Amino acid sequence: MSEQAVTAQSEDFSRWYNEIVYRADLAAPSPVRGCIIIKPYGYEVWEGIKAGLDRRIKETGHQNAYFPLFIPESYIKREAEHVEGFSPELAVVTHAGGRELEEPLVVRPTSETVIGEAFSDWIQSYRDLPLLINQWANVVRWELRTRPFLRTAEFLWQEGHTAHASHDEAEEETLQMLDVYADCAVNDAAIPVIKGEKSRMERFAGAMRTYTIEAMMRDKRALQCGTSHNLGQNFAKAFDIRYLTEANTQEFCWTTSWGLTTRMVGAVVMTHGDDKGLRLPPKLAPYQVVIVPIYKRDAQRVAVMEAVERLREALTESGIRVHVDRREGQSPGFKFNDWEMRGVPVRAEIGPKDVENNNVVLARRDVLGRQGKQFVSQDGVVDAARDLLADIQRALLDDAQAFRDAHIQDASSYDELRAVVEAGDWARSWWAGSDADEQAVKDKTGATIRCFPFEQPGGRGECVKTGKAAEKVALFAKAY
RNA sequence: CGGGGCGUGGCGCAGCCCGGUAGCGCGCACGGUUUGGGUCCGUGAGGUCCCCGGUUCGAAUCCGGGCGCCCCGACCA
Repeated sequence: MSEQAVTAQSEDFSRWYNEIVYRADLAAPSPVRGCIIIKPYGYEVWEGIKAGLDRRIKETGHQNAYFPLFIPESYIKREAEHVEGFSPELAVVTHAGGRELEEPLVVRPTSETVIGEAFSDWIQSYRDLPLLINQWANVVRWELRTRPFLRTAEFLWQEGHTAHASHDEAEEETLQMLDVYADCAVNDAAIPVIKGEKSRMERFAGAMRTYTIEAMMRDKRALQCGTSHNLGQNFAKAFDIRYLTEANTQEFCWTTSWGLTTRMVGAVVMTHGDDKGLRLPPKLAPYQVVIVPIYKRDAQRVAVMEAVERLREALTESGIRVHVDRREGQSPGFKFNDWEMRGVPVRAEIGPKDVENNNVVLARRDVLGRQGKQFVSQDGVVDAARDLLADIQRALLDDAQAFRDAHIQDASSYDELRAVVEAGDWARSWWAGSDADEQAVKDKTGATIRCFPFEQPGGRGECVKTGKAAEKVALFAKAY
């Protein structure tokens, strides 16, 4: 008997998270500080997210392209706020080919600058607009404090960059892509998110407006899962992205950018995971069903494996991702725990008794123990599995949403806000404060404005900090 | 960059105070046993004890210096 249980979430969430990431085989430590090796199982989760998002990006009229990893240092400096925002975390190449470079090359932290430069060439006339480009890439930001998936020195993402003829068109695009992100989060990752606008302080470096989808993790901390920026004409002016109007006048374009990262994998872990390990939403699970064969003697083995193989084929043919656990050395009990750790939504058990009765046991990951098990006729397995998967997908979302809603509270005074945040919950409060006020709240409580949610109560209220008349409520929370 | 902690087989650790040339658990390999909720037994492989220097007949252990990592904050997707 070995000691194999993970640290409980309630005991030390951060330790729980780290253990799950490594033990569920999502990632491995890397030789470089702050980076991780994304292992096949973790990468497949990312590929699932990526596939769903890429499809939606294309459906909304964007095309994929690829821009260079290296950016001339001077580019970064062209947009004032952008430099200021990113300088501290840049990785810079000063030598190449055995010689010092004339101009250092920045390893991209994001690509507004290179892409902006390209756009200025590509766009001549209003007929070239809108220009809708996306790229899948890796970027590097030398963060001081890193965590697997949530914040790594190098991460994978998608960054969309678009140029438009008017502010309103750009704004529409920005909001459309936020909807796309929310759709991915909710319908693929089963993560309920709150759409909203970032405060000035939390805005992207160089953006006019930043929109976000915010999710609540199992420790009640907030995680920004994706952002969409209306860049106004800031980058167009810095990179001279202009177009000729129908009336033959020169105008600056209105640009947007939006990104979603491998952080989403961390969000899946922290939104759905429990003390037994991962709980993967069926739509993103590399294996949706794992079959664990059970047998004692060779004679049983043959019969059981025959049934297993039949089942595997039937499930695969119906489009379900199946894995058969053929490992010889491990007991069924060990395998049950192992696959629970790895979050496979449905486990199918087939033993001699099932072969005899033409049965199979289906166990759902989101309902542990006997309650989550059911006997199904082998002939009905495909339908049963399909129903179960759909149900689990829904249940995970409902579960996460109920959890989140139970931990957001209205706070109508500063004292209340502090109490709510101190209890770990999110506070919803009227806000009309300045940057300094926002900073003060952060210093005092550790909470930041996650966003001004699109869903507003309406009317006006009294700012929780300044007492001034406020038109919007903000969500305050401790964040990753 | 401030505050804590730690560097010993793949992983987690003990040994260090009181120097004598390395041990435990897990994992791994092989054999057997077991298999419907983390089987058990046996055999075996695997180590520059972070690095450099010093003290000593002898250093994982003592002394000096370096390096690295982790955790907690500030910066951030």
